[in-house]
Order: sequence, then C-alpha cells, then structure tokens
Amino acid sequence: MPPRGRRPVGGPDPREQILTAAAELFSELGFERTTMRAVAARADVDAALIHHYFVNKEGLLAAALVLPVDAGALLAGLDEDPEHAGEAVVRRVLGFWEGDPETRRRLLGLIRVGLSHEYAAGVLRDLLGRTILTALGRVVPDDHRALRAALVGTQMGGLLLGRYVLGIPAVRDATPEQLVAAIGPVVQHYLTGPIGGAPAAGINKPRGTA
Amino acid sequence: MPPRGRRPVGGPDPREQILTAAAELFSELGFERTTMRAVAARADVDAALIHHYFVNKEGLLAAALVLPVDAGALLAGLDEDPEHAGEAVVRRVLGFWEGDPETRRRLLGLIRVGLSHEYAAGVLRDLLGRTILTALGRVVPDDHRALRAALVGTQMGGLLLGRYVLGIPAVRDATPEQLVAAIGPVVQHYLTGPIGGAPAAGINKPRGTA
DNA sequence: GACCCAATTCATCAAGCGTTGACGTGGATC
DNA sequence: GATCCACGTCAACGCTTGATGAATTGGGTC
Repeated sequence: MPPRGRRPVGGPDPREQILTAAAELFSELGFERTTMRAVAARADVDAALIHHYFVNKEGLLAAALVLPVDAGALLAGLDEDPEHAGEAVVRRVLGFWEGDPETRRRLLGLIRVGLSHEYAAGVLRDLLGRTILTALGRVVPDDHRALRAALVGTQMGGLLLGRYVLGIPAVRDATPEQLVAAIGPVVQHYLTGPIGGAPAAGINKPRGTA
Repeated sequence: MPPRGRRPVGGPDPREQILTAAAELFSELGFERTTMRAVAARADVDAALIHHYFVNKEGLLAAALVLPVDAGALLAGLDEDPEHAGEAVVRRVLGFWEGDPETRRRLLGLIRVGLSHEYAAGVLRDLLGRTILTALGRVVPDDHRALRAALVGTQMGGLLLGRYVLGIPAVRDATPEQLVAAIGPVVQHYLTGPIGGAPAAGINKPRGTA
C-alpha cells in the first residue's frame, strides 16, 4: 500500500503502465470483460487514476488502441516486384505477426475488440479497407481499386481470424510458408487479376456473363 | 403483470419465446452485453423462468445457438460440376445469407458471439473447419483436404466479416454476383488448385486440375 | 377431489461494475 | 518558502448483473 500522494520521481511512468496493462487485457478479454479494476491492478495503480488520465473506459480504449501496425511501412516497396506482391503481402503480414509479440498482441486485441465495440470496429474497418488501399499504392490497377484492397482485407482478416483467434486446426498448424504458397496467389489475384466482369484469362474461367 | 402461477394453456410456448428472444439479442449484442433481463423482457417472461429452463446464461447460449445452417445441405451437389464449385459455394452462401433473415441473424450472431465466448468459438471453429470439410465431400482432392477446407473457411469467414459485421464499404456495397465473380475463382483455387508444394504456377493456371 | 409436480412470478441477494469527490503529497515556479 | 497544480489514493455511491428460494397456480393422475 503506497503512500497517499504524488509519487517521487524515478519510478516507471504510471501512465505508460496503464496503457500497457489495458492493451494486454483488451487483447485477451475484449472490451466488456476487461474491467477498470483489473487494469488498475495489473498496472499497480489505483483505479481512479485511470479516470484521471483517460476520463472513462472508452477513452482508455481509444488511447490503448493505437493503430498497431504501420500498414504503409509494412507494405512498402511491393510495386518493385508486382508479380510477387501477393506472396509478399502474406509473408510480411505473417512475419510481422509472428515476429514481434507486442504487435501480435495489439493486432489480436484490435480484432477481438473490434468485433465487440463500435469504436474499435471503425479502426479495424479502416485498416482492412482504406489503409490497405493507400498502402498498396500503385500495385493495384485503377479499376475497382477499393474493391481489390477490400478483398485483400477480407482474405487477410479471415486468415488471421482462423489462425490466431479461432484456431482452426489446419490453419493454425500450417507453417507460414505453406500459407504463403497457398494464399499468396489469391492475394495476387485480388491485386492484379481479373475481378468483376472481365472475361479474360488468368484463372479458372470466370463463367462468362452467365 | 400476469398472475402468479402457471399459465392457462393456449398461449404461445414461453420456452420458445425465450429461445427466440435470446437468439435475437445474442445476435445483435454478443454474449456479454446481452442481459438475462433483456431476454426476459423481450420474451415477456420473468427472468427467473429462464433459469428454470436453462439453468444459467451459458445454458441459454448453448440452447439458443443451434447450428444455424446445415452446411451439408447448403453445399450438397457441388461435385456434379466441380469446375464451378467455387463460384457455387460463394453464390449459395451469399444467397442463403441474404435470402432468409432468420438464418442471417443467427449466423451473424454466431460470428459475433463466437468471437467473444469460448463455447460459441468452438461451434464456429467447427463450422469453418470440420463442417465445411465434410460438406465439401468428394469435391476436394485428397491432398491437404483439411487445409483446403479451412482455407475456404477463412475466405468465406473473412468475407462475411467484412461485408456484414464490419461493413467495409467496398465489400458491403458490392453486388452478390460481383463477389461471386471475384471470390468464386479463389474458392475454386482452394478447392482444386495447387496449394502447398506444387511446382505449378500460382493461381494463374489453366482449369481442370484434379 | 386429493395430491403431486411443473410452470411461473416475486422479492431479494451478493457481487461486481464504472465512476466520483474528497483528500493528501510532492515538484515546480516565483 | 509560499503557492499552485498535476499526481495519486481512499472510500464510497448508485447501478446492474446473474442467480436463488419461497410462494402461488394450474394441469394430470388415481
């Protein structure tokens, strides 16, 4: 039980500790099941202090849920080898996810929270739509650019969901390179292949205008 | 305010009303944010009656969350036209979802609840893995069957997530046939195309494998 | 029609929740 | 070194939650 008032300087920054604890708990438990008291306990801080810094639980969420991945940097340089951009996307995302546990936790939290809370849902929606779109830059042809980016988003989102959130055995146990080999061409297809009405070649024939 | 004891016969079955109300609310709100009182109010019933029938909230969830889609029936007959099985899968799932609002709500609920509650997560995991696997039957070649089915699951799951849960604009506003045209070939690729070690070109492959 | 059990409500519980206001404490400023 | 304010804790409020046990009513059974 620490003394009453302001702490002497030198110790760890309580604000940062709160943010870390909140990010961890939101990731593991989602929004509703994360309690202010639990965050406070993990941060070794009184619960009221959280309100002092972040006003309320939503504010804490907004602060703890900084966009955990710089999509622009993650997907930079893909246009140097447009033919293998699809594989590169999958490889980078998986590598990023599995490399840095901090990012992994934050991204996992974003997914989990985004499905139960509207604020985070917006962040996630933007990440899977707009952010990917701008990040892909010139790789994506002009026609249906938004749709192409969003399709990539659904496939990558579904992959992360199946592998890390739900844990579907076959996807959970596959090696990253196995997934790159299987999904890379799909992403490539979404990026540069014929989607929509185009009857052209490239893939198992898109059933002409039936 | 109804009288105290047992109701006279003739009215609607309260047990069914509870299940309906629970399914609706779980779908809209997820597990945590659905309260027993809200279920009771919508079912026009005292909250204690829910405990009488279903013991506790988890029991209510388990009872209300019957598998909302007979994947076997939904995906039956695909092997009659294996070349277009991919498109058929996407078309049927979207048609099913958009056709019957009851199914739609239940499936949406399953997704939403499955991401916040372990019991429902298991149901969802099985649906996207095992159930799809068995449903696809002979369409899927022998090699990597489980992985193929799971990959289909991730793509379809990601699609539903983006279109109906998150509402990514480009995917939300696309027409079903647009999505069939864009995603059908991908599912086809997962079903019968080369995944894993196969040396052949990615997705840009002449039709007629397997 | 006496008896039993299922169905149904009522009243209430204990626990946990987010939040608040008062109060103490130290660093910074002049 | 007096003053001010950000920092930090304490104690508690008001509310909601899931759950329980007793009380009441009706249908079935013999």
